[in-house]
Amino acid sequence: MTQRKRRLPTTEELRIWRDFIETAEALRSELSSRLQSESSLSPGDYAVMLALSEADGHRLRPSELAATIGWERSRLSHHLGRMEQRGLVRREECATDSRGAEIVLTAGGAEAFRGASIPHLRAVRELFVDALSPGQLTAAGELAAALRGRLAELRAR
Amino acid sequence: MTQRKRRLPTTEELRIWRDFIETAEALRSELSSRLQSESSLSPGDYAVMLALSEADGHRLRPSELAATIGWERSRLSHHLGRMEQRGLVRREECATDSRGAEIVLTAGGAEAFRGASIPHLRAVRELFVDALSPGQLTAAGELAAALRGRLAELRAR
DNA sequence: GGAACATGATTGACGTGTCAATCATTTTCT
DNA sequence: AGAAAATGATTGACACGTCAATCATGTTCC
Repeated sequence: MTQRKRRLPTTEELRIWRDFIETAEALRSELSSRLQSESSLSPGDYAVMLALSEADGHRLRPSELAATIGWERSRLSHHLGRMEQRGLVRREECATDSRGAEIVLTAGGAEAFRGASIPHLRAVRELFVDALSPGQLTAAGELAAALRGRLAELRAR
Repeated sequence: MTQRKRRLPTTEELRIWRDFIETAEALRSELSSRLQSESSLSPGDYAVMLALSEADGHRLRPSELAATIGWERSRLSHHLGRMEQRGLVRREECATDSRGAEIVLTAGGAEAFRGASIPHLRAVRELFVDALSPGQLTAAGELAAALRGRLAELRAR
């Protein structure tokens, strides 16, 4: 086996790669645009509000929130600023650590989230789940696991 | 069969969906950051330059270019502005249609693209192709086709 | 106690993506 | 020819994401 890791992808492998990544992107974009037009929320808003709505008292520290949804803190901070402007969340001071803040889902935010949720889940079913056979769905999960595993391996080094 | 299309995804289906879309996103992000650090090019730059480098005379009309890489014209126009600033491409007037322009890959652009290409392809192999079994690779292609087909169906309506 | 360091979070700068509006040049149609 | 519509492309405004820098508060350790 000569330098397995140094070979370049074949034309066919490259085609699959491009199909895969472009399709994922198209899917993300379609979901995003539906969410936007149906509820004026972005996928980012949705992720933040999902985490908050599942949290105790509809509130979380920014760091916990960032960890939950897998975002960098900086990204979250910018996003929260925009969401706060729109009245979806509120920043409050943290009682136990005065460096920190607490992010609270407002009543309006909770309502917006409730309104967005069902249509969004329906869209996921329509565009993803129902587009695949049961076997393909399983395969999708395994694919994600394999790719994720690979990424984790490399980061570990 | 009662209202098949109106049911919401199950917890398991939702988990797969999230794994899938988040993994694709993580992959995109990792590839992007490697490309950036190795060659100071973004995936967008790369897509544009790949199309140009395969075109006759290393030049294309913006609309053709946009169609080739599947971008909206507005997005392309903004991106070309930034690339032009960096000397990667040049805008020239079009001989046959004075509304139009022609985008030309500069010598510097071509060189940057050549330098980025091999490492990028290696990264695709390492992070995608080599992470999957041959069967999974095939499955990835079929998955993409199924999802793409679904998107096309819906747009056609 | 107080210097050094760690942690929680925000900020600014800048590249990127979308949408709607705009502008100039064809093309079409009568 | 000339008004109307189509086409090629750009622009401005604004949301989003990343990176490096910053700031304030906590923690550690002598």
